[in-house]
Amino acid sequence: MARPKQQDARREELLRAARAVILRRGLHATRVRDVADQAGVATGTVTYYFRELDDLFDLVFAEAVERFCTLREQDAASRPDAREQLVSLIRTGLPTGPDDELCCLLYEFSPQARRQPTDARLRRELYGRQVDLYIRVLGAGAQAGRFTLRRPAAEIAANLVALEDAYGYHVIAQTFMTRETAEQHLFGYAALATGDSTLTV
Amino acid sequence: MARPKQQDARREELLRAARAVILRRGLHATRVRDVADQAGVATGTVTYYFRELDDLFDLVFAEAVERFCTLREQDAASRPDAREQLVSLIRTGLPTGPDDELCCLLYEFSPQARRQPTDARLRRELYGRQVDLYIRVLGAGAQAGRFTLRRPAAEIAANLVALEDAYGYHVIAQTFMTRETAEQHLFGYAALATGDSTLTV
Amino acid sequence: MARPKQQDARREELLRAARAVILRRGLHATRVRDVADQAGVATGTVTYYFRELDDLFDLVFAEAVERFCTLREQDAASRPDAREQLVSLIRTGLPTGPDDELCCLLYEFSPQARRQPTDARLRRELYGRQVDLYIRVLGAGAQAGRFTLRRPAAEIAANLVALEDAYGYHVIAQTFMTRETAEQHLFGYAALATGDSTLTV
Amino acid sequence: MARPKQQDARREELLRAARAVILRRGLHATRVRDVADQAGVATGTVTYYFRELDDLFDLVFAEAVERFCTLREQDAASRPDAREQLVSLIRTGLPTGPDDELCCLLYEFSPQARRQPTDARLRRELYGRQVDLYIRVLGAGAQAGRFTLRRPAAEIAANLVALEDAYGYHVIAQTFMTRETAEQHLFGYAALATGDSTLTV
DNA sequence: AATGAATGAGATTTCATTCAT
DNA sequence: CATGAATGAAATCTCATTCAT
Repeated sequence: MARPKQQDARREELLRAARAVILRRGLHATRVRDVADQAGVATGTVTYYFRELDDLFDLVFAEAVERFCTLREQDAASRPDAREQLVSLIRTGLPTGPDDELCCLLYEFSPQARRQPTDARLRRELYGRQVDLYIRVLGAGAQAGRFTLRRPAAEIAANLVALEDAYGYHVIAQTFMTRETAEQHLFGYAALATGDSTLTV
Repeated sequence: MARPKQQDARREELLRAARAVILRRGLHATRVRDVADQAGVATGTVTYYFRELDDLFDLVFAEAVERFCTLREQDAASRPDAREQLVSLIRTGLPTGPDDELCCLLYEFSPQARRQPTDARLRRELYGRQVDLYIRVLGAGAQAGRFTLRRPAAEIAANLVALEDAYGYHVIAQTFMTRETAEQHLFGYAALATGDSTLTV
Repeated sequence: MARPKQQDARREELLRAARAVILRRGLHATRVRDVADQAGVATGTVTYYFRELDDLFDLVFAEAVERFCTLREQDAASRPDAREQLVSLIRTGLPTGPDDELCCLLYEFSPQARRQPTDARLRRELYGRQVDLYIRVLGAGAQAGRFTLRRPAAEIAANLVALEDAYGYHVIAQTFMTRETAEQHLFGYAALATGDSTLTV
Repeated sequence: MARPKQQDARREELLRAARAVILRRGLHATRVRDVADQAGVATGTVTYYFRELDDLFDLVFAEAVERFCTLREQDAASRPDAREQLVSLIRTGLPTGPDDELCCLLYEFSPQARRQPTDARLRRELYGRQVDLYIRVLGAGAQAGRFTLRRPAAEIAANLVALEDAYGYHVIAQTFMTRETAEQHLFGYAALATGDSTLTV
């Protein structure tokens, strides 16, 4: 009983270290040595736990996906009605700013998907769970008479997630848009698609 | 006068080679040797023309941005009216499929933006020119009485570009969505936002 | 009394494991980890029992030498007369084929002799015991009037062992000669040197 | 024309260096770094010329085989008659002593044959050329009436090469036999098999 | 007695860069 | 201009060995 726990703790530690290095240096510039230094262990230790560094990266990504989705699910669940839930989803879907660690992490892994099957799978999961969330909330709002959906729920949900994705990237890369503008645009679309004009920032 | 031309030709050649390698192996896995092999020259030659490999990459990216924007601008310009121009923009904005070379290239550079200033600038240009295109078309359509904009043109334009971006990524990475579905969703939004219900695939 | 027995059993186990790995991977490619895996114990256990891996290897070699010599001595001893004993020696002196485990093992250690004193000593013993065997049988055959030695017994014995050695190597490495041909050549020499023309395969 | 020569010179240089290190440290203990140090170049240079160190080793072995065979062929060819040629072959077939570099080199590669196809091929060549030499000399001697072969020439030749091999190993490894004794035994066999009793040391 | 997590020395591998030609 | 041989820094990989349990 004792050993496995200790091992898991060490794995957690390396995962934390990898996360920190990825955020600081970028996924592609992250070396075994960096992770080892960050965790305060020998490079051999990292190799001992993760024969392939990519296995560790997969774990970091999986954990980030899980955390991001759970956060949103829980925050939405804590809201009283569909409108509030939709507002919650839009708000938690965008990075708080260029330094939002969880979102930065997720973006580090985006470009991997084209070449790494594990990443593609996780990305699909990430996307799927978010679309499902939106679909559920849109359905509930329509049911309750609060929303009048102008387009199929699945389309609206997919579009909202896509907007989050694209704007999230701009917020983090500081290429075009601040979180505020992004939020306004998302609310604009939500209002239009649900017929609920009270949906504003 | 002769020499510069020859030099430019050689630079073009290396640029083409780099493009091919980036598509095949990914931006981060592209080495001087790969580019040299692809171009059929010595490694020293690559270094000779591009002291920093990143300078070559920047050129590849800049060229891709220019080509992508020009293509869309020209295709849109060749259409008779605002509706057709909007259709053109949506169609040329999405990758034809997972093998769309130009789009793949653009996506290879996306994740760089957060850390490389040159890439951030290019990405801003890429985004700006596309949003402008949409704004112009939306404005023209509204002017002509064809579109009844339900939201500010700038917001609609930004949203359309964002949807293209996000869906384009999914089409290329084959993570969630085919080009067909992506197109449907974009047309769905365009119809909603412009009040032109004839906007369908 | 109980402990030492248990310890000896464990040492036997490791010896068996080492033998298997050496045959499979070759002496130089045999690592502590391989032996541990093969024996189903932890790497620490191997080190615990054999501070130096070479000590284990020496044991494997010594055991192989002992087994090989004893086998031949016993098989020869079980024959009724000198001629039959000589036939036995020639037959047990060659590998049965490329997969003869005991012979393969002995050949793994051959090249060590030049650099490792322990191996040189064992090799000397291996050679000495075999030459002695032949000398005894040749002497007995001459005494009994069966053999008419054309050369000194020591020379004939040394030559027979040398031929076994060299041909054994070719049989195992499959470089030149099958066991059958090798046997013919040995019998040819034996017939010539002892004057006993009935010595054939 | 200049470049290839220079490259070949460098390859020769590395070959020489490898040879020296193999003799000093043994084939299995020879590292890229050792060869580089011995040649006075960077480790990268060795890798540049020989991606796989085994390729270099193969060359060293091939060159040794060639040199050994040529030496014997030439020395034998320089003798006036079959008897002198046979004497030459026996003499050049044994190491001059434990420090005979060429023979030491050949023995370093012996154990490889079981696992490395290239080495097996070279070893076959080495053996084949020597047996051929002996067969030719034995045939000439028989033809000339000098030898009366008591056994088939092919068998005698094979046995002589086998004796050389086995005794050569003992001379080098200093496990049992000096060169003098080995030579006596070989002459003893030669005298017996050819009926030429003048064949002595 | 036995373990196996953890180490870190030492080996290889990779590759941008230099430089004589 | 262009080359490509040669470099060596930097990264990874391998693995015997240590040591707390």
